[in-house]
Amino acid sequence: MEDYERNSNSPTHEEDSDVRKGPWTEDEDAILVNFVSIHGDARWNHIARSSGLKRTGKSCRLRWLNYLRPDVRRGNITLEEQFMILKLHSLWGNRWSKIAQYLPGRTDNEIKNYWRTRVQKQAKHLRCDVNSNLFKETMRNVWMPRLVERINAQSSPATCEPVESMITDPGQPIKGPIPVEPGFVQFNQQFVPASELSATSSNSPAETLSDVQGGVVNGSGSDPPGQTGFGEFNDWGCVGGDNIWTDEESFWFLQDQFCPETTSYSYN
DNA sequence: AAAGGCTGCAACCGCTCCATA
DNA sequence: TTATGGAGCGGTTGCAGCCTT
Repeated sequence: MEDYERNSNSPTHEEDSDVRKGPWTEDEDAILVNFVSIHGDARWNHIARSSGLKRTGKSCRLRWLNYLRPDVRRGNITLEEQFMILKLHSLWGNRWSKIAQYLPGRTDNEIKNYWRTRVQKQAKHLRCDVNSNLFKETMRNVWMPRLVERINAQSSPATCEPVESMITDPGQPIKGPIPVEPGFVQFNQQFVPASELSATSSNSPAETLSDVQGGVVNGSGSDPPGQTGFGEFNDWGCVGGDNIWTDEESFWFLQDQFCPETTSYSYN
């Protein structure tokens, strides 16, 4: 793709081109923040021209929305936010901006990055496509219940409500019912397309799924090889907002659940 | 300690949608 | 109705910092 300007802080390079690219400097940030505070965050091409920044309007807008905006929330993705991302993505797919509306302070870019770096990594470990039915079912029936369990486990009664009641008006803190779009129905506390639900009624997949879900949620499933007390996790990736499970945990557990014939244990 | 690999994030690009003239 | 410009979106990539060997 494009090559960022070398030594982008260098005045010489700034003079080489009318448009600056690459990382923003503190001075540029200050100019943009100051200009937007006075003139508002609209007409980005005008802002880009009038502010004296040698940036495109698009670049200014992106910098403002993803970084400089006062209500932007930085830091690790919480368990609740992970849950919401999985849930809303199951409803809407890669509609990052729409998903972001239900995660106050989070940007579409941040959510997109989270999905690509964390969730897609899990799919890669499973050697399946992130859009495959297998992966979607894994999310719905394994990871999300697991997240709910962990959210409820970490919550004190005084400070937390049941995760099922989370969310949401766009721009508001997580609260209220999950929005349900036409064509979706609630199934096992998850919203799934009605067509998908009916499709699962044949060939007894529900039995498999309930086995998986019951195994995780109810703690009656088998531990990964070499692991005892699979339901107990260290804090790696817990509140810090990394993976739902560690890579190894998810890989071996799901491999065992869905592809037992291909599992060859070397877990140690 | 050094080198190479990996990961996460910031930022860009191309495309589409929408409003306006 | 069409042309144009701005805004927004999703996909992609470069790079800094961390990790592993």
